[in-house]
Parts: sequence; C-alpha cells; structure tokens
Amino acid sequence: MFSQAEENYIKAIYALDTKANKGVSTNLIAEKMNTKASSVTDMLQKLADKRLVVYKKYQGAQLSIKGKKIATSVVRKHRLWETFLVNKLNFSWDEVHDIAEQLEHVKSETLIDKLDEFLDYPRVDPHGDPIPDKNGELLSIEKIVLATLKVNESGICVGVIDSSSDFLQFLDKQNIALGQKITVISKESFDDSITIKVGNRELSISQKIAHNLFIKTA
Amino acid sequence: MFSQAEENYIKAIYALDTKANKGVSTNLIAEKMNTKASSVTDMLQKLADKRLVVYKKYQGAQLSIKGKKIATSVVRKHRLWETFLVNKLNFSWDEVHDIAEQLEHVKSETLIDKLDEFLDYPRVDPHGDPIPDKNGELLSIEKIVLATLKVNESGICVGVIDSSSDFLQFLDKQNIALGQKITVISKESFDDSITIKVGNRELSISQKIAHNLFIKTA
DNA sequence: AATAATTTTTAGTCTTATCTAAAAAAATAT
DNA sequence: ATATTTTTTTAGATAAGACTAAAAATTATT
Ligand SMILES: [Mn+2]
Ligand SMILES: [Mn+2]
Ligand SMILES: [Mn+2]
Ligand SMILES: [Mn+2]
Repeated sequence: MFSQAEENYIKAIYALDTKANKGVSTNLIAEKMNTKASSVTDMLQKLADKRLVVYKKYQGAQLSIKGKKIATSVVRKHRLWETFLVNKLNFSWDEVHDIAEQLEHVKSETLIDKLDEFLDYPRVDPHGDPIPDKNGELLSIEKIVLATLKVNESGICVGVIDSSSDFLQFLDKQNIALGQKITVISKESFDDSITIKVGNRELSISQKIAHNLFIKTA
Repeated sequence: MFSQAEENYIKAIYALDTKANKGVSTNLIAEKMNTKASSVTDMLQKLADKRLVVYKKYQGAQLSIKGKKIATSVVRKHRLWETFLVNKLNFSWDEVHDIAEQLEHVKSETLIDKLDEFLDYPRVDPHGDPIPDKNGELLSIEKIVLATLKVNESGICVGVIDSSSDFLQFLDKQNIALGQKITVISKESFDDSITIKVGNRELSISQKIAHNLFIKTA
C-alpha cells in the first residue's frame, strides 16, 4: 500500500509527463505540488527505491509500469468521486476537486468497483476528462482546442483544460457548459478575441478562454 | 483542522467514556487503538495543550466540550458513510467498518450535509447505532440487551453491541437482522442458552450472543 | 571555452506519530 | 506499614515528509 504523499507525487508525474522518453523535471513537480525542489528529490529517491519511478540524478523522473498503474488507479478514483459528487450529491463542477483530492486516497478496490457500478460506468468526469477503467485504459476522444477552430466551423464543447474554480464559475456565468454546440462567428486579429455562438447567444471570448476549452468536431 | 490520528484518539476516548466524572485510562485507550501506553500519553499531552481533552497525570482523560464536538462530528461522518455504503452501494453490514474508518476523516462540512440529505436524514446506521445530527445531538432509543428479556417476552431487534465481521456474518447465517421480532421461548439454566423465535423459526443462542443484541420492547 | 545563471542534490533541522526500555507513581497484597 | 504488582510517564530512537541553506551539476551566455 502507498501513502497519500506517494500517490500524490505519482499522480503529479503522470499529469506532467507529456513528451515521451524525457523525465519530468524536479522543479516542475515541485511547482505542481507546491513543495520545494529538495522535497521532490527526496521523494523521487524513495519512489525509485520502490521501483515506481525511473530516476537518475539530474535527469528527472519517469513512471515505471508499476508507477503508471498506480497513477491511473488514483486518477480513476479521483474522477469517479468527482462524478459522484456532481451527479448524486448535486455539487457543481467547480466545487468538487478538493474533496476528490481527499477521497481518491481511500483504500478499497471493492468500494471503487461498486461506486463505478452505482454511477453506471461513466466514461468522463464532470470536466470532460476520461475515467480510466479497471485496467487503467482510458478512451481518448479526439478533441481540439476551441482556438484552432476557423470562422464558421462549429463543434460540441466536451472539456476544459483549466479546471480551476475561477474558470469554471466564469463559464457558468457565460452559460457555457459541456455538451453545448459552439460556432465560431468571427475572429478579431488585433486582440485575438473570438466571437462565438452558444445556443442562441453570441458572445466574445478572449484568446485565453479559447485556449482552455475542448471541442469535438463532427 | 485536526489530524487523522487526533480524530481517532478523540473518537476512542468518546467511545470509552462511560462513567461520568472519571477519566478514561491510558491503558484502555492504548488497547482500543492498538498502540502502546507511551504513545497514548504523548497524544493526551498534545490534546490537552489544544484543550480538546482534560488531562492530569495519572488520572486519565476526559473530553472537553470542544473535544466532544469533534468526537460526535467524526462519529456522524462514520455512521453516515456506513449508511451510504450499505444503502446505496449494496455493501453488507459486515463490510463497511474499515472503509468508513477512512472516509470519516475527509474534510468538508458541505460534503456531509449533502450526503445526509442524499440519504434522507437517517437516524441510525446499519448496525442500529444512532447518527448524531449537525449539532451533535443523537436520539437515544430505549433498548435493552436481549439477555435481560424474560420467557415469553418479545421485542424488535434494533442493534448489535459487537459489530465485528464475525458476529455480523453469524447473524446473517442465522437470519437475524435488525427490525425483526424476537420472542424468548425458554431459558436453559445449566448453560444460560436461550431459545428464541425469530420469524417462524426457533433457534437456540448462547449467552454471549444474547448479550450482544439490542432489543426494543413495546 | 570560460563564465554566469539556473537547476538539482545534499546536509542538516523540524514536526508528527510511533516504538522500547527505564523510572516513577498508584494500586494491591501481605 | 511494607512490599509487590500494575499502571503510567519519561527518555531516547526511529521513520515519513516537509523545510532552509549550501554545494554540485547542468545549461545558457558571452
Ligand atoms: Mn490527493
Ligand atoms: Mn476532474
Ligand atoms: Mn478512523
Ligand atoms: Mn456502525
């Protein structure tokens, strides 16, 4: 069994590990986890001893097969709990992250299996992120960033990149939600803002926002 | 906020605190928590510093008002989660204790309020134990131990004292469950066993079992 | 290629929660 | 009233996980 601290580090490495065959840097992990680089080094050595991570001094960390299994299992728990909180307990999508951050560490295989069943095997969480199945597999829907859509193109909003409370509440205020059709009306080159149609409303959003929404095109 | 360790100690003291105005002894707490007496002394000193416990050397510990509030709030969480696990996730009553032992430490007022609502404000948990309300109040149903019933008397089974897996599974096997009517048919003085009628079956139970079942008489 | 800046690691501390062994106090027995 | 036994506390260690400050390695700049 692994400690909450270990699970959190592994999850962070999993989330930061983008480019293949390159270790995730100590500083990146430290920033993500709000700790100091020295603490990260300590933990990486411990995780390496346990073969959860491949780590060589000054070369960052990569998850081992075993480490990756733990990562997906924690992510699975996190996203299932978020789904529970929103779908069953009527939390809104901007309130659930911190609670799921705790619930994801509860130890019980059966619990998660039963929760999965209770929720009717959801494939995505309230933020549009895929939920790994029991074997760690997750379906990857092809989705693109809204900013890349051209004028007159449209698609369905299927996810957010930034899932901070602030951003999610902003989307609520603008009545932008997952599942909605979004059409690009025009693009302003002088400030990179975009005018979109959501439902029957037109609104103008900034470049930054357009870069934080995932769209699925037909 | 309090650590899991602190919450567990407080809960243990709460559970062991029976006779008024007498501190709970160090050894009793140690036994309940599977730790050593010296660890308990350490923690009692810490809890006393934080005014959660009234503690004088060699005189055991008593919860302060503040300590009692924490205790009932943790018990409330424990029992609500147990209820969730049994009523919503279809766990059986002998499987939920260890999971609730973890879930009870998740920090979020709102979470527990919403869970309470989702469960429709249950008053007792799957083992018949009362669930404290938001203010820490718990309804005390008058219930007596089955062993004290006289021949021909009857009542409804409303709780268990021992809630170990072993005992609960034994009850399942005998088809004894909460809510059932139990009538005492006869008592054997040579081994203190009792013959009872449950539903339409008669069965003989030992003294020990009769001392671990709560009955509510009309 | 040498120097400067940045990143990462090491060394040493701290806190929490545990333990063992020994000392002290309280309770029990003679 | 002593002596013995039991309970409780203290003293000293250990492990996990964090921190600061300093040293070492790497990367970037001239
Ligand atoms: Mn977490
Ligand atoms: Mn999410
Ligand atoms: Mn607990
Ligand atoms: Mn219970």
